[in-house]
Amino acid sequence: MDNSELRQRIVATADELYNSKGIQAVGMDELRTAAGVSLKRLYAEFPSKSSIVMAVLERRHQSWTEGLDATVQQAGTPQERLLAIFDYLAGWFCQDSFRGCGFINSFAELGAISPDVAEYARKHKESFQEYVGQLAKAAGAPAYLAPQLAILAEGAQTTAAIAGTPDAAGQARQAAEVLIDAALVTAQAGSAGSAG
Amino acid sequence: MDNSELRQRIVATADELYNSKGIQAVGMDELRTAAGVSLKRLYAEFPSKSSIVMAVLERRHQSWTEGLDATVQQAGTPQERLLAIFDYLAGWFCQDSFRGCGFINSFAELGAISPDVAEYARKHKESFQEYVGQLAKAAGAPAYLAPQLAILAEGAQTTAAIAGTPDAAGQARQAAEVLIDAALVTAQAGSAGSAG
DNA sequence: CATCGTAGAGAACGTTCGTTCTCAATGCAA
DNA sequence: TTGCATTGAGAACGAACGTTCTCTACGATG
Repeated sequence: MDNSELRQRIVATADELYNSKGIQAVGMDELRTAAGVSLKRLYAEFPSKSSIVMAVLERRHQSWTEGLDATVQQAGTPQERLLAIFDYLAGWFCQDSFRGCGFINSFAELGAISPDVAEYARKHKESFQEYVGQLAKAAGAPAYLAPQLAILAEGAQTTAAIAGTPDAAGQARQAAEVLIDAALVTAQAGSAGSAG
Repeated sequence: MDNSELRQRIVATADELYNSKGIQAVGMDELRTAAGVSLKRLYAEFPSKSSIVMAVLERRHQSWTEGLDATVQQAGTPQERLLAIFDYLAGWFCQDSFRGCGFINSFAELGAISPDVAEYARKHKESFQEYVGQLAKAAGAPAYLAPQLAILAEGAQTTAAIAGTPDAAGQARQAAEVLIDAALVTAQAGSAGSAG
């Protein structure tokens, strides 16, 4: 087996296990068994558990970014693209494996004792905020809209996870519609006012 | 020392430690030392660590509920009361000890392996949603407003925790203003339409 | 066939955890 | 003082963790 393929299998298995049970609740032995790898090869690929955790976070970031962008790209207008964020969340929340945002969870679990995990979670959320900022800019919205929508998305994730229902995605989407409309009306009124 | 006073000191110390380092990262010995209690008395008061965790969650729920309500009561109009939620968050986020919502964190850390923790986190969030629902009803807002504001509050908490800045409270407050105004306008238009 | 390097299975190591037990010290009643 | 119950300090226990080591089996090469 190729080393790269082996690494991928380990990280994918770790991702699943960490997501469903929490990082600290999954030992190296359980991961070894689930991935079907000997401890020797596991430690040949990764020097420590924390390096596996970081690899899982990278995988999550890539998976989230690609999945979100794929959904957004399918939307037509800039406004619909902003709302597509919440359609992506809705699909995610309905998956059986959904147990909250992996970055929020890992930050809650390890952020206080692992600066690497805390920093990666921060960067992931920052990159999401920037992404929303680009979509909002393309829609001609003022700068304050993006953080508002990002907060809605974060809140929908934790609400859906803890409540155990996917309702929050739709509720956040409706709130986003109101916020987007209000922001665009303000922007148009502003430009119209300066033009007239 | 009174037993009840001893219990309070243990739970208060555990709350601090669990908040700053995470629950699983704090052992019984560290808690024992910090609280200045012998292991014997500690286990005389609480049968297990998980019972201490549940006591901490109860304490957090009470503290949060009382603090929020105190801030809300200071506001004048029903609309201002709804916005006071975010003023309470703003004050909380600025505290040095703030490290995110304790229920989100405990859910992320233990929810998957402890049904009690998951259930308590769910009930806490549910009670918050009901509280917001009462405030929204008093303001004459339609029923869909409360979940929207609750999602904003949740998102502000995680965003502030991970980003490490209190900005999210103000951003969520401004979004809440827009949502409240829109909801009240709709409600008034609806009642005006039916009346005229 | 003999030999050597490699890989898998899992035993073993040191540490840490939650929990229990030991033991000496203390306070109090008679 | 004597005896007894209670307490505090921390040693001790079994389990589980992350990590390393041992040993056996196997396959390639001379």
